[in-house]
Amino acid sequence: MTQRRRPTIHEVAKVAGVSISSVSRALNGNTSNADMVARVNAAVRQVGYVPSVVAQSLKTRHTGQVAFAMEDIGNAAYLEMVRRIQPALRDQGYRLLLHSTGADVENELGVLASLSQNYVDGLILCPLRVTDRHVEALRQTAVPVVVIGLLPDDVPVDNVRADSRVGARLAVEHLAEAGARRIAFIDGPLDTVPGRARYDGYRRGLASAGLAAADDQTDELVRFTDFQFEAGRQTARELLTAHPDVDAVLGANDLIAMGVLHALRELGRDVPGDVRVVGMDDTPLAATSFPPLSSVSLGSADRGRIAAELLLRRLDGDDAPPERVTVPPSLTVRESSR
Amino acid sequence: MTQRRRPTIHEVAKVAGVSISSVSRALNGNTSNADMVARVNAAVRQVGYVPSVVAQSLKTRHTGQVAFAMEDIGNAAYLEMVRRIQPALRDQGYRLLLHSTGADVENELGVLASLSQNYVDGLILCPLRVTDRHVEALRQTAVPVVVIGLLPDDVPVDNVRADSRVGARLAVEHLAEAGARRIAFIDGPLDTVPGRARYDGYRRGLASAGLAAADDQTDELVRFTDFQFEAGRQTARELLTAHPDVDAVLGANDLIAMGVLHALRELGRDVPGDVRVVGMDDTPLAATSFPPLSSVSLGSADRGRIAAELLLRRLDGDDAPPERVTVPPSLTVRESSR
DNA sequence: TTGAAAGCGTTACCAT
DNA sequence: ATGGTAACGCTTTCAA
Repeated sequence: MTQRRRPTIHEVAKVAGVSISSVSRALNGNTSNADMVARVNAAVRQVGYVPSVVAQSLKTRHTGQVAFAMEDIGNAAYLEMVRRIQPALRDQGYRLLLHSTGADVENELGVLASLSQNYVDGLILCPLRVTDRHVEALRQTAVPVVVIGLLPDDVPVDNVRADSRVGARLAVEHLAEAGARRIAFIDGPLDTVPGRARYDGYRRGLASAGLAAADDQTDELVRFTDFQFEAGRQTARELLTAHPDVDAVLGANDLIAMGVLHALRELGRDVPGDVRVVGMDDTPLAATSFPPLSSVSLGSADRGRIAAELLLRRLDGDDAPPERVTVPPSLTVRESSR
Repeated sequence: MTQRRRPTIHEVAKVAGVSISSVSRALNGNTSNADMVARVNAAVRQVGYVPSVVAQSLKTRHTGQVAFAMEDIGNAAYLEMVRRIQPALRDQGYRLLLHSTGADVENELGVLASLSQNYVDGLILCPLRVTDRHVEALRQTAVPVVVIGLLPDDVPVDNVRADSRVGARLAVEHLAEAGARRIAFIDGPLDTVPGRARYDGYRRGLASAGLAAADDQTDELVRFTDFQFEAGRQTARELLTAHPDVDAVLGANDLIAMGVLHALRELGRDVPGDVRVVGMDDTPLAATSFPPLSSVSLGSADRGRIAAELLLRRLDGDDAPPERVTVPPSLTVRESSR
């Protein structure tokens, strides 16, 4: 297997009997007459020439690459994003680099710092949380960055966000309209951004439905646990045993809500007859569960698409002020809350 | 926002009062005395120098990048792979490029061809199917390739494969041992690679369990449909109505099996009391379904990990003959078949 | 329209 | 051990 070196523009030039500048021009569609283009193309085919993107990058100062960095691509929301981001970028000729930071803030900051190595033209970042060091790094990145997630107002970076507060509120109002009066909430950790936002949304929903005073802080029907299936199940079992009068449960994500469904089944309670259930994120789990799970979509696909569009605009040279786009949540009602 | 140019090795050299060659050597850990290293590092910090990976790539002829190409990252199996591939590569200093080919063979061949642009040092490819053009392209790629999936024996490329035939057989034997006698199979399209292999495995399983003659081709309990939830549900409903004596169903993937579970519930049949159900792929759906779904894992995570290891070995310069690794399937028994 | 030549930012060879 | 210099493969002035 003799590894022959790839032909360069010089080989093409020699075969075509022209200069390398002419080859470059002909290939890049710059001024050259039809005859020249034909000769160059013939030579290109003959020697099997393919331009080196590395050399092009060095010269042109852009790489044709964009990075997407998030905690873990296994997360359904990030997966939805990447499914939209990749085609959008590919259509514009960009390749996509994937960085899973693995819940490691240092890793995340490392990605930001590595940007000055100039291996990408831009970055879409989903930060775990935004520290001062993030802000500092974001202020002086070598390339355009779009952040998906919450971001302090004074950070001059394009920003796409969900509204999980409104999302949770939507779910509560829906449950109340359906007739629920004792609506429980199983949240993720309160010291996470989504945990906090969803908790606030839940409380607003209760207040707007007239089910709790706005200043009621008892939270007897609220539990905090991990955003996981087993955690949801255990917590739901405890909650439902302690409060048999609960007639609806909102899970802070679909995994928790799936746990709630299992707990209810184990306790012999009918869904939605005895207890209605709603989840959040609207993952594939929701449609195939039994009964199919109502869920609040936070628009991950849209957020991904919009982030890609914003970044492409920057890469196109747009230097308008940073944009802030909030994607509204939407509730898909399925049998679990009907 | 004045975009100042990044400092180059020349700035560092000037500040340190040494030559650029010395800077390069000091930074790359080549012969230089401690004093020199210290001066260079000081200068690097002072000017905020970060080497250009593009220039390095041009010079060293490798990019530090690897591509992973598959149909759609939304597919649970590919997702598992990428979750293993990415950290493995990152630990060795490689970045990961993602190519979703979107069920488009041309696109897939395009990726193979684009390899000669030399933007990556290697590729992990999950082909939809392997055509003659694939084989030809694979024979003369510019960089090492590892193929995950079936590959003709004479293609000199590292290859990692699942064994879904044995996987299906495993499931059938398990169901037979559990007492099932009328085991139905809802497969995907027979003209797909997995559809065919799983069908063969199903038949072998029946034969080895003594439930069918090896040459029995009646297939009255077999149906072919899409690898999707709704398809599985519809098909199962029809099948179970036509054959009420069916006491077990194997779904060719978890989505189909989820459809089967729903159909059984709609028909008022108990799982696993009346009918046992097993799926394939062992996706997250299986663990959270009700009842939890037994499923055959085809080792996607392992295949991803092994593919990454094989590729890294090649990138390390190993030129041993191509390897062929088959990852054995394994059955996770949950309540749906107990 | 074409060709010559100067970089892009590195690494590595060759003297010193 | 260090410095000068020639590549790496391309794009883009600048003259002709």
